[in-house]
Amino acid sequence: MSQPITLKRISTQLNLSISTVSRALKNHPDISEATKRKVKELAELMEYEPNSYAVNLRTNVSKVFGLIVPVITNLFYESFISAVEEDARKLGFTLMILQSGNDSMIEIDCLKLCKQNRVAGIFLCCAANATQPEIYLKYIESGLPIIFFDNVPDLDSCNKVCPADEEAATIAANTIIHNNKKHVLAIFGNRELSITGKRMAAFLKTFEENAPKFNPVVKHADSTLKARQITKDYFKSKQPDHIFCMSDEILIGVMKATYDLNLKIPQDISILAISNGFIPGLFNPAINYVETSGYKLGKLSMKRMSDHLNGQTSPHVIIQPSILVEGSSM
Amino acid sequence: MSQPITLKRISTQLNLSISTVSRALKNHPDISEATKRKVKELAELMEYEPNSYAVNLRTNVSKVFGLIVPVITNLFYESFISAVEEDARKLGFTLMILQSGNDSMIEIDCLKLCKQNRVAGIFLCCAANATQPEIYLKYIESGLPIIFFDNVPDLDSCNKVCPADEEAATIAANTIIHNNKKHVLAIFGNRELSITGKRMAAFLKTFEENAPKFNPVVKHADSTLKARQITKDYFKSKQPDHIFCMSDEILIGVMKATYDLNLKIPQDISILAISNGFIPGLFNPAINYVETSGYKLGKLSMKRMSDHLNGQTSPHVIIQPSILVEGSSM
DNA sequence: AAATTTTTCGCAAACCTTTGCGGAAATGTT
DNA sequence: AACATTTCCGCAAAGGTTTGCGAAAAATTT
Repeated sequence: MSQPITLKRISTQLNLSISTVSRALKNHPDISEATKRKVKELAELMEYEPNSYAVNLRTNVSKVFGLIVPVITNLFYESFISAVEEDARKLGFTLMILQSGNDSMIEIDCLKLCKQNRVAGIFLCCAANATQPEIYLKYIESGLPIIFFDNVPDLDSCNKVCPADEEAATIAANTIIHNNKKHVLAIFGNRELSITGKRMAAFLKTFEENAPKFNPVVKHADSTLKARQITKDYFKSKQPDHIFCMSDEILIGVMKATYDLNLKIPQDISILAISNGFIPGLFNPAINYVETSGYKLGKLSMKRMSDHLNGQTSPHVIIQPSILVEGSSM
Repeated sequence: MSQPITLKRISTQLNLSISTVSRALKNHPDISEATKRKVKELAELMEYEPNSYAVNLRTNVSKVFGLIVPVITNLFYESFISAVEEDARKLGFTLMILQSGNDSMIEIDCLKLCKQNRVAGIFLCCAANATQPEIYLKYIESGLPIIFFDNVPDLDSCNKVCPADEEAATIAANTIIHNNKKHVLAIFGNRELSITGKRMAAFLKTFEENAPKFNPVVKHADSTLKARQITKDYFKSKQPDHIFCMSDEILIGVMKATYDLNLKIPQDISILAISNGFIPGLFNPAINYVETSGYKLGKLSMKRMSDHLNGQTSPHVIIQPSILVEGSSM
């Protein structure tokens, strides 16, 4: 294990001062072209890599973003992360990824870890049982930018990047209405999630306004298993003609229930979901869905972050529009 | 944006020296209980967080692991990452996640980023078109431990944690043989991947040894789309009674082909895959698969990493055994 | 040739923490 | 009371980098 390559090693080897070497490597105008060349050549040869800890300590600017999601094993978050990572690396940034497990206590630990590591900014999708959102303010006020995404806190004056939850739910509801599905079982996720609230409100409002007599039946499921069970139970006494699924998780549970119940899609039951897009395509027939793309959301979030870092610090709320993707399930 | 909380701020406030405060916070025996209490109380109150950059610079030990995968949007890697993150956080470590996009050039960039950030160790799943594995040796020799996982380089004397690729393929082959499937279409992944080679060799060897007359037909697909097309093309002239899928990616393509061809499973065609476990359960009937768990592999890899960091530096090759999970597709 | 400007580089402090060593104060021993 | 021991704490250096400032050397102008 050889000695680490530092500016000092290069400088002594060339009979220069450390500061000259440092400046030469950054193309500082004070340094002559000749020495710049010499320094850069040797640095290249010795495979010099600046010690980021020293750099950060000195300059107090970090090249790391924190990214906190409830869980990583989720197609939506995955694609979000994927998008952010792509762009971050292009900017010379690197990602510190943490999962809160949907536990606000762990989420706080994650935030601490981010602060401790002096990250340049945080991408945060809040845990479901999020506590007082005031905690976030402390970080923001201390100068640590947070871009909230997907499940965002109920705070004004902060940066949020969200799928168009209301729009998606409205599109879904209108699609169902236009298809004249009168007996709808609508399964939403965890009630504590801000997304659930937003989507449900818009969904029901659309029905009230455009089809007041349809009266969709609302259920909540916070897991695939739960969604499967709810669906099966519901069919014991009722015969809905449509099931709406708020998420991939729920869609999967519902699909398994249709297997159990031996239902033909769309003859026996039609189905519509809100999804990132991967899962609906796995089924036969492919499921119709309103797209909320994690990838696009990631790109938008990263854009917002870099804008913020470039001085546009006033809070923005960005909405990623939704589109309807046709399968053959309706 | 207030002043950052440093040891100095605490020390001046308490009329102590910086070193005393530092030691008090770490329970150094030289410090009296009384002052320890005072210091800790104030530190708590002021929400002191040690500057990890300064700590690292001074101690030269990092609390960050690098983790490089081809892509993050892959159920196997996801669950791997999830497992590693869980355990890493428990050890006070944090994860720097990078994706190489299966491009060895980007992979080198990622490695550089890791080195630059002075990570404590790297978890690396090599890109498909991996170049000379000697590059890795340079890092290892410089004292940066690398735990290779899943797609590992052809190097002796390095730490590898792999699914039991041969075993999984052997189990798969034997299962197919025992079910007396004589006309097998076996679709494998990218030929350049070490996994592909290993799985294919073991698969074919098992057939040769246990059923020399079966002669499975081997195809390669490096995408879902390709697998779908290959399957459909094959059915134009042949009528296999079984399809073996080396990966989730391929399984999905094959399933879509069965939709296109309107094949009943298992009556018209039986199917067996090697998988992480999530995807096979989405279909109806559920697909039989040989499990190679990313989650378990992650746990093993993390274990290996911490053992290594604790001094067990001799190279290990760890194999994660495979098990057969029954669905209803055979 | 002297004076001025420009080019090129080095000194030293700063970022925050850790830690070996030494010293003062308190306590214990003859 | 003189000494030895223990307890408690501070000094200062080190880790690698950046950067303001000053100074020597070179180039240019008088």
